[in-house]
Amino acid sequence: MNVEEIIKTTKKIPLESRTLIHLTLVHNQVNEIINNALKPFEVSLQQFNVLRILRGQKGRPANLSTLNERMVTKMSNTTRLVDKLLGKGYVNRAVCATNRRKVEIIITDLGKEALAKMDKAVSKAEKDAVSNLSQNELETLNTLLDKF
Amino acid sequence: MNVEEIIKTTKKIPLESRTLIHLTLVHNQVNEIINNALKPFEVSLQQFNVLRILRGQKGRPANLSTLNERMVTKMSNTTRLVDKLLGKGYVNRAVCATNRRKVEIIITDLGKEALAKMDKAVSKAEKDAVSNLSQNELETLNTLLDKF
DNA sequence: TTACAATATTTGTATATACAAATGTAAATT
DNA sequence: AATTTACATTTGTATATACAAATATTGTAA
Repeated sequence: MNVEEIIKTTKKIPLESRTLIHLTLVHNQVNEIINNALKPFEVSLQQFNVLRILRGQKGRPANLSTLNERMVTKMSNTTRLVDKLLGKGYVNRAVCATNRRKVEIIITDLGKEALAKMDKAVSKAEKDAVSNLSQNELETLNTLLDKF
Repeated sequence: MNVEEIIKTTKKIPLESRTLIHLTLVHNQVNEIINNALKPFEVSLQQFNVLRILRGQKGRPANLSTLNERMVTKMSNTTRLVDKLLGKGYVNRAVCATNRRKVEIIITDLGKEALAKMDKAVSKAEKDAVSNLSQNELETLNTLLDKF
């Protein structure tokens, strides 16, 4: 990826700015790859992540604030995200018996089946997205990202 | 930044996935910093970038496709983004005399003044965002991001 | 027990973005 | 010149997101 070529500039960009632009460009590229992988399943990346979190609960329900806490990109509106999954029959929603303020969300069998298919597509896409980096380079990248 | 802590998981995440999650988390964090810096000026990051591109034109007008080409995050709708800047008096828009399909956009003096202020705030925010990385580390990070 | 604060979620509203279709203009082909 | 194709932008529509306010429930303290 050539930053200057992509944004069509010949000017010298300060290292700090260039790094941040670079980060955005890579993020956009990765996102496009993952989104394309999810497109056939008609779920957004956020919805996919929520399904994965719910599966990780192994039967135990999750409430909205737990979901939000565990999401990679925190959202202000988990309610409406769950609405979408509900509409697809991928999750069930029920008021918590012991604390009626809470809402308990669990993944359905249909959701699990769909998720299994998505998983394959996404993990392939993830490998594609980083295919030009060696294990060592990935390790180094993680170490550098840790510093943020 | 600790990935596992942020998304509250104790599971071992595959290196490829972890890198991509990491990238998203860092991107989100950086974006928040820059957006906060721009908040007092009531422009989005996209609007700020368009203003910078226009200033870089040094008087020459830019049309919408040129703008879109040079933006860090390409948008499907540059028209409405420019509408916003027009509403703030930061740009002028006119139909191109030689090719009436094209629209010529230039930054106004008011736009330049506002941009000068934003620039200071943003470059401070950019330095903040990468303050934990040395010049050397930034170089290495750029090299690794180039591989995507 | 009433009043107040804290928690969890939902709803309203404004803005942003993605994608497709529509519009207007220019260039190329017959 | 008329028709087709390509180009540049705009508009419509659906969905996504950010943020604040509203609602409902629970816990706590006077």
